[in-house]
This record gives sequence, structure tokens and C-alpha cells, in this order.
Amino acid sequence: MINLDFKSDTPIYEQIIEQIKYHVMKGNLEAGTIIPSVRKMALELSITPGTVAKAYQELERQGIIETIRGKGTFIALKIEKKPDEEKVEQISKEFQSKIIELKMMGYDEEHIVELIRNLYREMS
Amino acid sequence: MINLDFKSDTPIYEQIIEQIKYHVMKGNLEAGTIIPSVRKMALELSITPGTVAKAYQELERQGIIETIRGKGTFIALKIEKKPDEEKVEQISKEFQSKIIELKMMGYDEEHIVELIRNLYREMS
Amino acid sequence: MINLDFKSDTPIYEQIIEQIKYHVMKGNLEAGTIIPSVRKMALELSITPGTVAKAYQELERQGIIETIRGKGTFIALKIEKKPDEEKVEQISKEFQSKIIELKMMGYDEEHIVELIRNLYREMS
Amino acid sequence: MINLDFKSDTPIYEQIIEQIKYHVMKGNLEAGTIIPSVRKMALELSITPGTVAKAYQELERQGIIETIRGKGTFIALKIEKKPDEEKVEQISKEFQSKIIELKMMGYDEEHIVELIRNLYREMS
DNA sequence: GTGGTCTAGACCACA
DNA sequence: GTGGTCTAGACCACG
Repeated sequence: MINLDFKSDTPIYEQIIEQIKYHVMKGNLEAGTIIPSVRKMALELSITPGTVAKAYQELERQGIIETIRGKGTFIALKIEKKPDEEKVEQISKEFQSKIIELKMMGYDEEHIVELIRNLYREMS
Repeated sequence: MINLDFKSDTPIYEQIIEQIKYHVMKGNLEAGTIIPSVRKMALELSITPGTVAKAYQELERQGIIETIRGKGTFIALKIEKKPDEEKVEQISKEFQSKIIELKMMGYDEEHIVELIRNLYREMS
Repeated sequence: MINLDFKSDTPIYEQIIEQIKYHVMKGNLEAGTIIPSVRKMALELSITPGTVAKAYQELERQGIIETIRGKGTFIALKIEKKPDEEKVEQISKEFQSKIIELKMMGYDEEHIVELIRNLYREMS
Repeated sequence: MINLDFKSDTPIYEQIIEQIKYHVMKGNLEAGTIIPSVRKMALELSITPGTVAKAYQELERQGIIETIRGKGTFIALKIEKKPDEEKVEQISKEFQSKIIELKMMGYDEEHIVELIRNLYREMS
């Protein structure tokens, strides 16, 4: 369910966060679903528990999951969709540098938009 | 001409690379133009020359600039636009995770496309 | 395993690159093998870690090694053999000037070919 | 008669040395021929006289040219062909690292020998 | 003056 | 523990 790329330069714990978010968004993980414990997940992924814990902590902070003591960790019942301007600002900056790269490789506006649309639809 | 964000988590030398690429692309820096020496740039930005050198070396490796021994560093005469599938693949992955973030904040396809278009046009 | 010539005019970090490539090619270093950490290697060679890091980074850029965050550095699983005309062109130029030197010392075609053959076989 | 590549990583003065040697070897420059003064050569090549002087000095040290005060600089009458083991040793090392590069790109012994033969014959 | 290399040491994020 | 980044300062070859 989760695929890690150890060679990638995005940290393992971020990859976990992204992929859980992805599954939540696609509906693979519905509200209330229990997710594996830190230890189980660590075993499955052959990584150290600390890394999983870090991912879960961040997911909880973002309100994506909820931990109930003695019961386990669950997908949050109501996940708020709040704009968060700061984050959009930051994402924009990151988009910008990627767009520069694409432009330097000859991509024009429509090529890029098409790429984005395809990516968006892949995950719907 | 170059603005550094020391609080950012993208390294200084990468910020330099991005911004020089940006200026080259916008036409602010034409082919053959000399760019400030490693030391001058370091002074201007209040950073150490080594950091500027690292940025310049990477830019040279990418064919954006050319250095002439004892003379200085110049914008390359012909900058190749080559597709480079691997890089597009990698950028796509990074786009994907950003799109997930935006979707979770309630952005739909058209919102995101609009954001991209604005970013693209800003740098034309 | 690695021998540095501090008197040589080829930089330390290039010597490291060359010798690791050499060992990979001879099969002394198989795919997946871990290589000494930046710090250990630096200690062994009595040089500063930064120099080793520079060598490792360049090797990674060339796809010879792969680094896994917090784990260490490994010989890449699949090392592509791609022709790269530009590089061959550059090597040819360098060969050319060396051949001139040898010719001026009286070496004829067969002498040089023999020298090359011996060098090639030494590293098989 | 002399073509400089300012972007190359081999120094200008070495390029001059190599090319003069090349012309001597091919017979374009016969023994006793006068070659341009330091200043003239510097003007022709649009470089600073110091660089030409350095090249001439080294060529004189190697016995390729001779300077006669008040007359000019000439191709030496008798150019000794002496083996010079040290130099061969050094060239071998440089060959070796180039051969490693070629091998890593898939070149086998015969490919390399063929490349060498072609280069040799080009300059005969 | 230029860039290239190296040192010695620091801080950081990641696993 | 790992590698990545940055600093401050040195020396060098080149032009």
C-alpha cells in the first residue's frame, strides 16, 4: 500500500505522509479506518519505528489521523479543507522553480498545463 | 538582482542557481553577458565564496554558464533545450505531491491550472 | 584500497573518483556494496570530509553510487553504459595531445597501441 | 595556424605548446623556421603576451624552439627524440584514467585501439 | 584580477 | 550514526 523510494531525496517520513494523504483523498482510506500501528508499519516497510512515528505525528498535527490511546490510530472523521494561504504561497514558490526547469527544456504554457491536468486526473 | 531567503529550507546555492536560470530565461541575462565574479557575488550576498562557487559550478555543469580561466564567468552562448525524460519524470513526482496538498485544501483542477498559468505568465 | 598521490596535479577528489570507478569496473566493488562513510574514508585517507563528500557527490551524479539518507553510500545497482559522444570527443582530444608527446619521443603507432593494450589488460 | 579554445580546461599556454609541437611533428614547421614574436603571437591570438611567453619558455626548455637574441625565435635545428621514462609513466597514468572512462561506456580493447590508431593516423 | 581546491570545523535533517 | 550545507580562510594556477 505504501511504496518507498529510498534513493529519493524526499525523506522517508514525508513519503509516508504524502502517500497516506493520497489514499485518503482517493477514498482508499475512509474516515474511521484503522491504520497499522507504528511498529507494524515499520516492520512492513522495513524501516525504523521512529521514522513512522514522525510521519504519524505530522499527520495527526494536520488533522488527517487521530490516535486513540489503547485503541489505535484512525483516519480522522472530519478532515477540514482549509485554504492556508501560507502553504499555498510556499507551494507556489516550489511550483515556480519547477516551471523554470520545464521552460528551459522547451515546455510552453500549454504543455505544462496538460502535464498538470494529467497528474490531477490520475489521482481522482 | 538575486534575493536570498536564509530562512528557506532550499539551500543558498540552489536559490542562486534558480534565480540565475530565471534571469536567463526572462532575457535579463543575455548570452555572453559576464556575471559577477565568485568573490563579488559573495560580497553582495554576504555569503562565503565557496557557496557561490558551488552554484556556479553546477550552472556550468548544466551548460547555463561558461567560465574562462582567469577571465570570469559568462552566460553560455547556446543553451540547449533538451527534453530529458528522467528530469520530467522527477518533476512530475514533485508536482504530484504538491497537487495532493492543494487538493486536500479544496483546490480543484481549474483552480490549480489557473495558479500554474499565473505563475507561468509572471515569468514571461 | 585507495591510494592518493598528494604531489599529483590531479585533484584529490578526482583521484578518489577514478579509483572507485576502477574498482567498480574490475569487480572489486559489486553492485549494492556499501562503501565507507564520508567521515571514515576521510580518516583513512587523512583528508578532510568535504573532499570525500565532493567525490561521492560527483560519483552519484554520474550514477556510479547511490546514497540513502542516514544509511550510507552504496555502489549503484545498475550502472548504465551509455556512449555519450561529447565525452568521447573530449577524451579523444586529450588522447591526441598525449599521442603527440609520445610521437615526439619516438613512439610509433605500434608502440603506442602496445602501451594502450597493456594498460587495458592491466585493468581487466 | 593556432586555434584556442578558451572554454577548455587545458590552459591557453598549454594549448599553444601542443599545437606548435603538432605542427613541428607534421612538418608544417621545419627546423630553422622563424615563429612570430611573443607580442605578435599575442596580438594574433588576442591574448596577453605573458601567456605566449610562458608557452615559448616551456617550448625552449624542451628544446623545440630556440631564441636568438635580436633575431627572433626559431624551430630548433635538431630536436632530440629521447624516451624520458618519467614522462611515459605520467602519460600512462593519464591514459589509464581515460581508458577507465571509455570502458565504463562500453568500449572494449579493440574499440579503443581503433580510436587510438585513427587519432595517430590523423596526425601523420 | 579570476576560478579551483582543500582544510578545519560547525550545524542540520534524517534514520 | 549518516550525508548535506555553510563558514572562514588558505594556497594555487592562470591570464
